[in-house]
This record gives sequence, C-alpha cells and structure tokens, in this order.
Amino acid sequence: MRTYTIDSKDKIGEEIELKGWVQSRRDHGGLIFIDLRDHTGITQLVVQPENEDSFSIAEHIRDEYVISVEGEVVARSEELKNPNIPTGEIEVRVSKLTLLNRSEPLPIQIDGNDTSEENRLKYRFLYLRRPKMQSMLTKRAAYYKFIRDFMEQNEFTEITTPVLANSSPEGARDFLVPSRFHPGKFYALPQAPQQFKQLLMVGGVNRYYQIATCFRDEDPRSDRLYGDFYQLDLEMSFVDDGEEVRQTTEPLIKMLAKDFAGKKLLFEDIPRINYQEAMDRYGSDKPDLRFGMELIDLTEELSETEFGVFANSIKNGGVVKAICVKDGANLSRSQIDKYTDVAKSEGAGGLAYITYEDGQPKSTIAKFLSETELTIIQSKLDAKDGDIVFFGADTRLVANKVLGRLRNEFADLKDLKDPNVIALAWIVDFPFYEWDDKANKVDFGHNPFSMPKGGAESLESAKTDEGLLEIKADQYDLVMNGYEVCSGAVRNYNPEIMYKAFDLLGYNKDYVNQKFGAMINAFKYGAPPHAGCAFGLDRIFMVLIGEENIREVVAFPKNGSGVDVMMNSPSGVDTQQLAELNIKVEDSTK
RNA sequence: GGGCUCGUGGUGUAGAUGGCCUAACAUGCCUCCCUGUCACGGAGGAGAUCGCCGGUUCGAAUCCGGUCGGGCCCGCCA
Repeated sequence: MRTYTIDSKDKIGEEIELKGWVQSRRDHGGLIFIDLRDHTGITQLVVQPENEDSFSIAEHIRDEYVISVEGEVVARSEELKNPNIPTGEIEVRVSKLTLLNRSEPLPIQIDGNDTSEENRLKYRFLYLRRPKMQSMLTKRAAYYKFIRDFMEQNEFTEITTPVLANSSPEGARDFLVPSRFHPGKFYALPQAPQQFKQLLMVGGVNRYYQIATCFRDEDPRSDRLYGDFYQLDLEMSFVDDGEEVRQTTEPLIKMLAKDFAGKKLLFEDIPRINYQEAMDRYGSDKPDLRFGMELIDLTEELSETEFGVFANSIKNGGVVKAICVKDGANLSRSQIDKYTDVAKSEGAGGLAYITYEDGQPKSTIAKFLSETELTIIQSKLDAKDGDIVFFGADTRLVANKVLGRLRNEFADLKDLKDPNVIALAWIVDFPFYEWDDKANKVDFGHNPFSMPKGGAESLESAKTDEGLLEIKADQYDLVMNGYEVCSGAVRNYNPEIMYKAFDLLGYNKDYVNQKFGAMINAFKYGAPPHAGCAFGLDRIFMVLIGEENIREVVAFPKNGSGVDVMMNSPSGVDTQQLAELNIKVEDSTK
C-alpha cells in the first residue's frame, strides 16, 4: 500500500499511504496543508478539521518531523493546481496522520539558504536530504551499474584485491596500519591495486577489473578527495600496445558521456595528442579542448627583435609564445593586473600584452617592436579589432605553464566552457624519465612500471641525460574537459628491462628486489605482456553531472584537512589498543 | 610547508571612511489569529558581548599584532 510521492499522480481516487518528512506546514486555522517530502519528491497533504485526531496532530507538527499518512489521492481543481512541482495536479486528503518522530530545528536548511561547507560536512545526514543529493546518490548507483555492465560485456572479470597491503616506494604518501602480530611492522592501504593487478596477469587472468578503493595521504583539492576515493581499475593480458587498451575502454567513456549523462561529445573520434604537442599547443598535459585559444610560438619570428625582454629569453634558449583572447581588448587595468599576478604565480616575470583597436595595435611594448614584427604577430595570432594578445617569454617550460594557466582563466572569463559538451582526448607518449629540478637529476616521470617505447634497446642506446629524457613511455592519460580522468600504461613485464630502467638512474638490483620483490619475482615465471589503466570514478562522475567540487559527489567526504567533522575522525585511541600494537605516542590527546 | 581569502543570532547576508551599532535585513524558532495555501498571510516575541587573545584609542564588529578554524591555489598528488 505504501507509495512514493511521484507515483501518486496516476492514482487519483485511490487510498494510499505515504511516509516522509515535513518540508513545510501551512496552517490556515481551519485547514492545514503539509508538504511531505520523501526520496522521490514533494506531495501536498490536506488535513481537514473534521478529522479531529489527525488535525490535532497536524497542528503541532513542525518542519522535518517524520510522519506517515493514509488518505485518498484527489485531483485538484484547475485553479488550485501548482505547476511548479511534478505532483502539483493532485493532493492527498488525509484520513489518518501518524507522527513517527520529532525533529529539533535544523542547523542547516534543506530547502533554502545554502550553508558553509563546514556545516554541509558536519550535518551530512541532513544535507543528504536535499533533492540534489538524493538524485546524486541514485545517479551514482546507476553509474556503477552502467560501468559494471560494460565491463562484464567485454569479458572483464571482477576481482577484489587486499586493502591491507604494502607500502609502495613511489608516488603518494601511504596510510599505514600497524601490525599486532609483527611489532614494528606496518601494512599500508593501497594507493592503487597496481601490483596486485599485474600479479593477476601473471596468474593467468585474461581481463581484470575492479571498482577499487584507493588511499592516498596527500593534500586535497576541489577535484581531488582526501583519503579514499574510487577507481575503475583494469588490466588486460597479452597486450603490448596501449592502443588496444584505449580502443577497448573508450566506448565506455563515450557512452557514459552520451547515454548516461546526456552530454554532447565534441569529438566522436577521440584524438591522440602526444605529450609534447599538448604542452606546446595548450600549455598543459590535461588541456580543456572545448575551446581553442592555442599557444602560438613566435620565437623564430622574433629572433631578431630589439625588445629586451623577448630578446633575452630567446638568447637564453627560451621561447616567446602568445595567446589571443577574442574580445578581450576591453579588459580593465585591474583585471589585467589580476592576470599578471596569476602569470607571476606560475613563474613569469611579468605579462606583456597588445590590444587591437581601430586596426591598430596598442601597447606599451609596441614601440620596441618593428612594424614587420607587429604585423607578423597580428597575423600569426589572427588578432582582430577588439582582441588582446598576451605574451610569455621564458623557458619553454615556464612559458607553456604560464600561458596554459591563462588560457584556462580567460576561457572562464569569456564563458567558453560549454557545460553540455564533453571533450575527450588521449594524451600519449609521456616521457619515460623526467628532469627532477630539486634533486638535480633524472628520475622516473610517472610510475616505474611502464614499458619504455623501444624496450631494452632504447634504454641501452641512451648514453646521456639528454638521451634518457628523449625516451618515451608507452603511457597514456585520458583528459575530459581539462580534467585528467584516466591514466594507464603498457607495463614493463621483463625483469631485465626493469633492472635496466632502474640501473640507469643509479639504483642497483638489490634496490629493485627490495622494493618490488613480489612483482620482479613473479615476472621470472612467464609473465605475459600486459597493459591497463585506471579511471578516476569520482572525478568523471563530477564532470558528468556538472559539479565543480568533488566533495559534492560523495556521500561522506572529509574536509580539506583530512578530518571527518561529522564522525570526528581521526581520533585518539585507548592506551590499551596502542599497547597491543606496540605503539607509543607522545601525547594521544594532541 | 607557502600564497590568497573568509569568520557577525540556528541559517544566509548587511554593516568595514572607528562614535548615529543599545548591531540591520531575510529566513528559521516561540505565542496568538486565519478553511485553499503551495516562498501562505497577519499580529506579537525570543535569540549575537560580531571566531579567540592582546594592542591602539575617550570610544573597536570596524584599525594593528597574534592565534584558531574554513575555503581556493602552489608545493605534493595521477
């Protein structure tokens, strides 16, 4: 007999039972209306004074009380219909009203003013009552089902891997779990099931997947959760080319964008962009391709320039690059100052620009540039009246970074990011090694498990640091509207190449054996070639439903300091517990 | 670890050039009235020493220093 509000439209004349929360009560003295909310929506209840028992209860009901009602679904007459809610054509004439539970006045509003994120987290159980959050939770369940269906259809086998695992030497900080059996030793919660899934390949599993909880103890961002988050982790055996992984998985992501989220794909055929090209054209390895505004290299054209800032940069082996912001000439002085600060925060010395008005370039730097140079700048950037061109003159790395960041800022300013469009791109050919500025040496670019392109030969033929930096990894990221949503690689399954890759950085066999013993050991016994990737499920879901804060797509997230302000974790523990674990802390109350 | 920014009744905001602030508005809350509202309406009422500590001043929500907490970003992280 129990019904949900949305269904009740079709039940005119029927006796139904509804249970839910009181969204609001409108007491007209001799007639009381109650908006009842459940997980499906709102229904108006009418309580009449003739029904004395129910009426006296209704008189004392307050917002967010939990009630149960029985009554008849009646059609509202024309002038009483409410077009603003789905159930506005009916109401329920209450025959029996039961109070199930009371509620104190709420610290946050369900249907009204938004509140600080602190309160949204502290009173998460109330925030979740909001229709937006209810919808988020059910959509998320449908999202998981969609993904599982796809994976099963593509003959992937779901296998769970341990949560109590080993500390991994590369990557993020681990969460450690002390061992009671082995004093002084620790498990670590996995940052990803990376090693386990590779061992599954050695174990003869053909295609593995898992919706895996991953743990990382790193500072969060608005697109990065603290602590635990979810990945669609997968791996395929007998695959030695990343293209096979990309082609197997991209139908899923396209279907999620189109069929699940109802968005438009900017490219039906997902482009492959190599890493260096992405950096040069967009100043980012995760470019948002919903808009153009590409970085234009003017180094060659300005090689003879008299303008000191540009000339210096070029002389020192750097570049001069620029972006053109359409209709940006009307930027105010203070806006430009703001963007100059942004540029400086990315390492730029300043931010030169030229505006175009009445067919003329206008700029404080124009007098340093020759007529020819001004002409070629305007034509290469395709700058028209009303546009503004910003310059980055620095090392290639810094100029790309600065202009890449500005490209994003200006796209926000000019509203160029269409929320109904999904732009996907695979970024490929990441460098196998990268220059580590701090350590002043070459180090692994990403994880050391990737296969260098060209295998052992490419490692052996590289004689210098420069040579090493030329080596590409068969590694790939999927980028979605400027967010990195997937990362994968063809794995290095050959112990000799693994040792060699570490050897070139000065790590000996013992080091590798110690850090990756289980994997290296397993690889000795007939490891098949394999490749895979992992999709960041929270982040993809966030983009698909149009959220910009990843905490809004998770039921119980932690705050920016890694604290669960609702449950009050992390928290101190009994000295008894600590003693069992052989742990001493200086002051557990701190 | 660093930069920026915010902190005012339960909630959301205003007040920021120091005095008119005995802190305003909306919403929520309490009491009463009201038989067609749906952001119901009407009358009345309670509720904040302006995050905390210190300083400047005749006088501080407002200025200064510190501190605590939140958010965004960099570092970090895939």
